[in-house]
Amino acid sequence: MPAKENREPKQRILDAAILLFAKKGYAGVGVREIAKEAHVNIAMISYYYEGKVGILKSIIEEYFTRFQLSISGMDFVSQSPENNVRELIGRIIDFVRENTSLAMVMYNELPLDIPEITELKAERISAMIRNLGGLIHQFGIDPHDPSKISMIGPSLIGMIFTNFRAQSVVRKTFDIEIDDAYYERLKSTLSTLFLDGARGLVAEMKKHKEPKT
Amino acid sequence: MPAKENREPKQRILDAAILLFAKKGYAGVGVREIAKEAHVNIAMISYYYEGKVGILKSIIEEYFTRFQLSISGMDFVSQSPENNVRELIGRIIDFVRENTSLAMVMYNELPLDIPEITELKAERISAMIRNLGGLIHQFGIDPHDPSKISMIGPSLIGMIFTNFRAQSVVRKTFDIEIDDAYYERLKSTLSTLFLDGARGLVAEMKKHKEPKT
Amino acid sequence: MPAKENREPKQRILDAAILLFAKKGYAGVGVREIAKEAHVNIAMISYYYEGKVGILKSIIEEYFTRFQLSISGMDFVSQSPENNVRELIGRIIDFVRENTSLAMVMYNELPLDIPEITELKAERISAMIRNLGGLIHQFGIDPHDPSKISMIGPSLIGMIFTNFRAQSVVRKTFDIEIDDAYYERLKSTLSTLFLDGARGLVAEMKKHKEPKT
Amino acid sequence: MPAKENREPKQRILDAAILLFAKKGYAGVGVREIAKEAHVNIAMISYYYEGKVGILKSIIEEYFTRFQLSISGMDFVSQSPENNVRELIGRIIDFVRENTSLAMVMYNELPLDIPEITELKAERISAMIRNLGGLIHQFGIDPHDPSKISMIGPSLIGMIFTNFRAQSVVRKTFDIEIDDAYYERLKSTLSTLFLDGARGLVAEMKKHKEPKT
DNA sequence: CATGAATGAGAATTCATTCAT
DNA sequence: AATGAATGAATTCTCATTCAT
Repeated sequence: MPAKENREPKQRILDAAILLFAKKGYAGVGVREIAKEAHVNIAMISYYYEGKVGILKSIIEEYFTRFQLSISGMDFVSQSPENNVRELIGRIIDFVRENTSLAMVMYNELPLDIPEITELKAERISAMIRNLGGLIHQFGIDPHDPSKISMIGPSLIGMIFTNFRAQSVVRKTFDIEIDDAYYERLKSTLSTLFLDGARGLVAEMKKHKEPKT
Repeated sequence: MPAKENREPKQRILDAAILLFAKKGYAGVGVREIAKEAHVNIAMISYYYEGKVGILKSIIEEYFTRFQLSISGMDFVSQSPENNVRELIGRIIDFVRENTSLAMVMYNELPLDIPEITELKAERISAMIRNLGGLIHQFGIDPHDPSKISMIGPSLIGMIFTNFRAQSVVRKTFDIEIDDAYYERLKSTLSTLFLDGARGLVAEMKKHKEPKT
Repeated sequence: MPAKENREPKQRILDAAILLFAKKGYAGVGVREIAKEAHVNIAMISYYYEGKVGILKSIIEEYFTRFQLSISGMDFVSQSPENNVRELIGRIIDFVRENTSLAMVMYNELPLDIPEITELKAERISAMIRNLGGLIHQFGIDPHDPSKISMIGPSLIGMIFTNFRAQSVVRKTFDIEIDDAYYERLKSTLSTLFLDGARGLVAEMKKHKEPKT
Repeated sequence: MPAKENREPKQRILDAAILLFAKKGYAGVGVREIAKEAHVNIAMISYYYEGKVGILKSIIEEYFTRFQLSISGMDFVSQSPENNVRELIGRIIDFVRENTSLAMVMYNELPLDIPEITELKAERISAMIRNLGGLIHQFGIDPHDPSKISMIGPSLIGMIFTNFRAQSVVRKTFDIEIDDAYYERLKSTLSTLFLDGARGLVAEMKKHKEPKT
């Protein structure tokens, strides 16, 4: 990573905003603070992003662009469903690890009602659901029964993000170091948790469907 | 529930604040908006809560009080670990269902840096972790190995809350109705997901510890 | 006139705004300047008028209200057309004299494109034209031939207002004192100018219609 | 007229400014808006005109230059006073018609207090009054009695300009088309209105001076 | 000539809070 | 207990201008 000062002002603004939004939330940060952190004149924010919401819009777009990139190129065909899920979870964790603030901003602001970005949010999320849809039901869950899928998706996302979210508390409470090894354990743990959990659900569903045998 | 107008002004303020904070986040809501929604004079907010953060403090305390109440009286001894976990998840889901906005405010604002409440948050959370600690390691996970426990807790919380958080998207995308039956399915699904997942983790841990047999 | 300080803050804001708008135009005056001149905190402007345009709206309404009041009660029936016109011009001049700044703001800002007040302007003006319509064509000008009426109205208004507008130049250039006597001369002069001019027009129109006699 | 794009940037700036100032007033228009309308880089405005007021100064000078040009070459000697007045009014109307925006800017901004141009305004106006002075008192009004002259000048100006100013209202209210014929009628109407009015004033003055005969 | 970036001052508005009543 | 007025600080954004290229 190059030193902050050496990067382009426009990028510095975005970086500073991501950091601050992640810490205090979009509404909790003022443009002055962003400008100061980015070592940039306040007016530059309107100049480059046409106002504070413009930054948020760029952040949202940046997030989804980077995320799609990070899970692109996965080969779902030649691999077993289990390997596919492990690979997917691993990639998401890698992605969030490398873009923690960005991901936290997204995860934190998504459910909030910020009028100017409601549409943009809706667009991007439904695009994402479509994208991941095929992937998930390949795992053996009936795609025509939304009752389970609609819960499994959020659960997986929640498992992953909340582990990042809780990092500061975890570090203090359990005296754990957040290093490479930690993330490998996280990948393995969440994968097993999710896979075995999902298997249990599939088994349950089968039992319900063929109770006589 | 009595009509809004009939309740005490102090409570009306809290209710309005919970609703608005859940929708727009703490920093995204002004006291004027709260006062308007609560049909109360602005000055009353300082009068009753000594300012905007005072409301947030009350909300946090309200949350933990109610939550402790809702999981109190659980009997962890006479029941099987599986039943305990199912009961716990059921109670949490019931609690969040009945206090959705309150719970969302907590879940959303907890990781954010709002100086005046940092301490309060820390206190309450560690108290909670202590409280749930016994419950979780009773399930068969070595309490002296924080590497798994530190991930399982957040995962469970994340699974549950993210399902509530994603409700509006779920409703639209999957055309599902959020009714009593939905919540029963949610309880059952998340319980199985978590239990079978956790069992998989325990099995994995045992395998690692006694690889020769 | 009571001392500025003794009046209500809301009225002081309006008075200050009228004065300043008359001098520098609506867009040329900032709310800070108004607040300072009115010896009032800046925030009071939004508090009382919901922003700068709110003041302008109030000014417009104030203008038309006062104007209608000042020409109400005129008796067009029992008097000769000439007397009616002299009376009307006299009243307008009296009105503008007593509300010079207010009238200048109106006259200056009316043709300008200030989006928020376009509608309001249109409403008030057409109401006014309807009001004066009957009065003017009573003077002997065919109300079904708009070609003259449409020019006579603006001409009269222009004559009167431009004399007020040019006062500072007139005072300097001609070394004239603007006192009671001046205004009486103004009434008499403009009345004669307009009446004899209008008579000339009527005569012309008749000649055109009956060229053979 | 050549297409906007083909003219020199400096002239494009002036044209755009005249148009915008006429619509929203000097203070209501930003240099950015002017630059955009003129399809010119913002910095060019400072480059060519040394800032926003520079444009206004150029506009004022442009106005008086063009106006003087348009009434130059009038022969006041060989013609009757009536013809002179008709000719003058005709020329002013032609001039304002051909330079409507420019004339409106002048008429609107003249009475406003814009510090940087106060002097310039004063100079040009007194030059103009001197210029027209001879013309007007030739009509039979005693040049040594300022009481009437000081009112007749502004009245004539006001009559003419207010008719242009009110055009948009007139068009809507009276359903009149603003075409060549309209302007010919305007010339004739205003000339008669002013001439017969002025004659009435002269008659009045004579009566007052020689009441005994 | 022409440009896009950059600046600091100032714009209007809203903020949470306080106070006299 | 409750209100409406009032405040000063802070909000976001736009202003006219300048400068290096």
